[in-house]
Amino acid sequence: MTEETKEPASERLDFIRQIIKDDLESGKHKTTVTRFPPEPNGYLHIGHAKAICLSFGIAQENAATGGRCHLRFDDTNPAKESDEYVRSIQEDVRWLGFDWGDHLYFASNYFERFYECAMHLIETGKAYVDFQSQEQMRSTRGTLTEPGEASPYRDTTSDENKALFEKMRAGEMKDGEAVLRAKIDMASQNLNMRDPVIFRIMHHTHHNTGDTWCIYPMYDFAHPLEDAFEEVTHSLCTLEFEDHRPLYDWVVQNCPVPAVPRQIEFAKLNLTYTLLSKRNLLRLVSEELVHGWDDPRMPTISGLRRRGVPPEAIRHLCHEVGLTKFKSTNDVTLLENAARDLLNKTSPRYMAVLDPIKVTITNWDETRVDELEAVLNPNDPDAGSRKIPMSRNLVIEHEDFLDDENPPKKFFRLAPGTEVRLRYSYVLKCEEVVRDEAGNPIELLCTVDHETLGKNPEGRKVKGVIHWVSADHAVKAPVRLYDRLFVDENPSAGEGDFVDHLNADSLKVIHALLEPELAKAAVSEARVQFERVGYFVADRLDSTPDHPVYNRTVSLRDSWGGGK
RNA sequence: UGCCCCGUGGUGUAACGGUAGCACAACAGAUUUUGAUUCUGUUUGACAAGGUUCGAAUCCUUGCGGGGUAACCA
Repeated sequence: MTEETKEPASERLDFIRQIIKDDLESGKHKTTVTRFPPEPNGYLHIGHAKAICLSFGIAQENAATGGRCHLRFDDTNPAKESDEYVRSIQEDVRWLGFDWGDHLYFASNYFERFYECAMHLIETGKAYVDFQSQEQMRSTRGTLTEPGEASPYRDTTSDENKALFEKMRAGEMKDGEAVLRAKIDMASQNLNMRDPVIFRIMHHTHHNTGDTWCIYPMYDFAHPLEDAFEEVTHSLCTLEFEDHRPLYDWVVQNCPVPAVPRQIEFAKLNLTYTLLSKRNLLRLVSEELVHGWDDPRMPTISGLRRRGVPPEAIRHLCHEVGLTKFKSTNDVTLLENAARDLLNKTSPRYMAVLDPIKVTITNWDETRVDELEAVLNPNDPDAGSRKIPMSRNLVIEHEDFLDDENPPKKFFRLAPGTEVRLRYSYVLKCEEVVRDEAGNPIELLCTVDHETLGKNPEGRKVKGVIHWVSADHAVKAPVRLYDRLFVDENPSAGEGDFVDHLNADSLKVIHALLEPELAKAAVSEARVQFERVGYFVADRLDSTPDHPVYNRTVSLRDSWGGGK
């Protein structure tokens, strides 16, 4: 799908791609098989996008040798998982631009095989049924500096263990009554190796297998087996699993599996002003601090989508941030910039006035309406143009008018007595300010220089350009102005609750006046630029050309300090 | 406190023992019917101390700093 451009051969590889390259060159593997293994217990967010771009990206890069990436749902804990999440995850991965072909898997489809592997461990004396309570197990696990003590059930014979494990499966025991533990080393300096639990009893309906099982495998047992069953070659995960790798390898070595996958860890994505933990995102949704998982303020894939961020921009960001084992925090402006960059190249431009003030052109005939020609995208000649109606009655942006007879030198917009260019139209001069009783300007009486359409005025320079809409033709539409959800760079730092760091102004709904063509363009997910304001997207659920609703994706860069 | 991982400008990320480069940010200028875009330029960096070496960001040692780790979560 990506057309391979002639890279200057020295395209540098990140440490994971280097390992893969070495494995291919040494003949250890003929191709590479990766996987993206989400638990269906929440929506995907931009942090997952990094993992998706990595694992699916590697598969694409190795397509010539049959490289592939599996989408596998790691659904081993029925208490937290649901089909809603299974559905949304698939939609999000596809939207991001990736394809798993026939390789869609569920851990729950391996339940019988997990059971067989557990039986194998029991038969080889490497697993036992433990009846200690959770508290007892915790207290006998030892501490960071002291070894643990053996369970009194550690030396049960393998025949007895087999019978007990069968009883567990048969539903003859209650939740928590017993667990199956791997028999490894209670004195290991790696606490994960101190006889970890590998199966627990949970009488809970599973979204996929219903009530056929009442015992479920733990991640540390299931995950390496899933990878091995699918003959994954490189199992890429985040740093917090580093300490689990010895256990991962132990499981692979001690169970009958067809392949030996290798786990490699990398640092997950962090962004300033952004929360990226499923638990906290779930809280935002369930406490209704936002309007659902796809609220455009959410860092979820579906939220970013609704916000108008193109998938290409997300992929670009994931490439930009690099891949290391260093736990870093990237600036959100990187994401905003990735969106701006792409949108600048692709978005048609229109005019909309968000906060209008009335302008009457006193030297323009009451009945005269001109159709002005305006290009849709100055960066894309093929985009064509649109027509904009111009009449005697206009609106301009309130902040483009400065109520001061002597505006500062660097102010290029409209003020009493000054001139400004109406974009795609004439040069406008403010002749008089009409005020309400409190003295606030409510209308500007202006004139245009009829000689200035498409050309500069003679003998003077007009530096400023402002956007405008014909009041007689404008379409009123709700526009949602989104801003960062949090005011703190690191919302989860410190003692307090992250909720205390929410930005009270993260959403402002206003009613803007759109040029007619902008209303017509408001089909679901159409991405446009409001000239001089920002990039917007027609809301994918709420917008139609008859009832336009626009969401602000990101504002334009504004290097003028004197603005708002 | 044990074990594991990580330390390169403001933020990230390269250089696989040989001139510390790139992106973003910041700043300055040019162009501009978007104060956008585009273009040009500038500023800013090796956690510390030892060692190996003709030569160390890179290899070794120690220290310092940050993170992870003691669910029947993933």
